[in-house]
Amino acid sequence: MLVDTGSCGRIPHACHHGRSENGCADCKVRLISVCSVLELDELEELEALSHHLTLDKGQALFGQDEPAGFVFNVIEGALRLTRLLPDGRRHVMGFALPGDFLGLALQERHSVSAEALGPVKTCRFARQDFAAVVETKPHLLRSLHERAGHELNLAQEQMLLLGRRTAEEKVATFLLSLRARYARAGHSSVTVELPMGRQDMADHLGLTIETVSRMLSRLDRAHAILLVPGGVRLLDLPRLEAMAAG
Amino acid sequence: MLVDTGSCGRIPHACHHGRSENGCADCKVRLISVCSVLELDELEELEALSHHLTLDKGQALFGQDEPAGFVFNVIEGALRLTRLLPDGRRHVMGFALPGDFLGLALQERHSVSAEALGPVKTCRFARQDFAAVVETKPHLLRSLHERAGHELNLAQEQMLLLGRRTAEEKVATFLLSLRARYARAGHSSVTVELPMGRQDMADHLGLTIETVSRMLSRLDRAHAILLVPGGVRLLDLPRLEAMAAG
DNA sequence: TGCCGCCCTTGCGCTGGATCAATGCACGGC
DNA sequence: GCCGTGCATTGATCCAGCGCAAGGGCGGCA
Repeated sequence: MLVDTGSCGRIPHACHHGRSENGCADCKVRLISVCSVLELDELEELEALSHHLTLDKGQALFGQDEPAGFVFNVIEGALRLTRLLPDGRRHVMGFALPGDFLGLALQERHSVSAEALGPVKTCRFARQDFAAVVETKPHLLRSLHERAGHELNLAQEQMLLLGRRTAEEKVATFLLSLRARYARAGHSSVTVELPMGRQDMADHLGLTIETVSRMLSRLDRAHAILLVPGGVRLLDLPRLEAMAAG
Repeated sequence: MLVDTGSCGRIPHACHHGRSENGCADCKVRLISVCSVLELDELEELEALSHHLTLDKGQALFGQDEPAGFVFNVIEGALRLTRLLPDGRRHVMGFALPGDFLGLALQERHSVSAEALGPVKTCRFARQDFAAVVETKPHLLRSLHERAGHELNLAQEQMLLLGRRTAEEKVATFLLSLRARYARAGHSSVTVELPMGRQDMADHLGLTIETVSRMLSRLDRAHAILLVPGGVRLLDLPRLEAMAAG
């Protein structure tokens, strides 16, 4: 068994005996996570500080503005990263997928909350421990920094999208970028799984749930996509790309 | 004279003799720039690689997707950071003010273009040179990374703003955040200078120039602000903050 | 001093997406 | 099998912000 199942803590829980049989070396996401820049001996060092942690659908990994006691590698599943406005309006900053690192900036507090969209497996480190390791390994810091730069790029794309694109363009762009992310993680297919609900997409794209639904229906009717349970099949990539390009 | 004025290159230009008389040690923005984490001897090392560079209003410091040959500290003035959509729609990602570092992520290409909103003074480094120094100074990399984390936070705020706020909230939030930035740079006042035009604000907030103008007029009529040439006086901070809070 | 060009402001009608409301549909519990 | 609950779709109406067009103010320049 890969992870413990509840004998040693509250939910969400983590146990010292919760690691892969062969440890980080055969970790599913090693080659696409920050760990990819580490040598085997370094990996062992980090492994000694790590615990696996699983969440069920809907559980929160951490909350916005909460002290960041831990940082995480996502191993399996997807999470929703949200920010709240004082009055309750919500924005979904993005979705974390396997290989993503949560707590990239190593800041004292989490700037978003993270909730599981389905069953999730993560690899958890105490932030202090992780930061201490980073201090001794400049190449790990470089790797984090590169990822931060990448995140910044994505954030800029998203700002452009939110500020200057129409509802249809937003939805088309979202589907394509999700496909691209799955592809980078080795899951290449024209059928894109949508682990999040319509409301999450809406809150990610600055739209309402009704508009997202209408746009998906419209794309379906136009045979650009095919709506399937739990996801979408992208039928006419060139057309979608034309929409996304604007 | 602090900088050269055109005897040694095309515009924009940089000259080896363009440094402050006493070098980085008495640099106006030293304490608020990335350089604040450096010791005096390190500062000298960096200074040897630096050149001052000035721009006039409207000149571009670099363009989107251009190879990032250089990175910059902004010393004086303000720049507009923009991204273009293939069809010409524009989004202003933000504005760079004194103390800001351009090229934070040390990536191979600039993800935005940077244009001077008025006379600008910068401190320029060849990216390779700067990256080489960073390699030898982990605390400098840490400082860059912290700034990247801060940028990421700002980007998230902006996404929330673009996706979920009304025109009035956007404008109020923008004015307050600009004030806060000036304050952090030591320029605290209820009169906020607006070095950018209405179109730039509009493209930053995901609005049209007309809507920005209308909202400013409305706030003025409501005595929440007072429009003055080249800027705005914030008359009713509590009210503005209430609007910004949503 | 007067003209020109640039930006900003304002009015007005239009529209994309929001809002409100009803219905459909899958899944779990009993 | 039947109902309840939560999510998705669809339709009808509304309205915030857009697009267009007409002024207005101001600085530069001859």
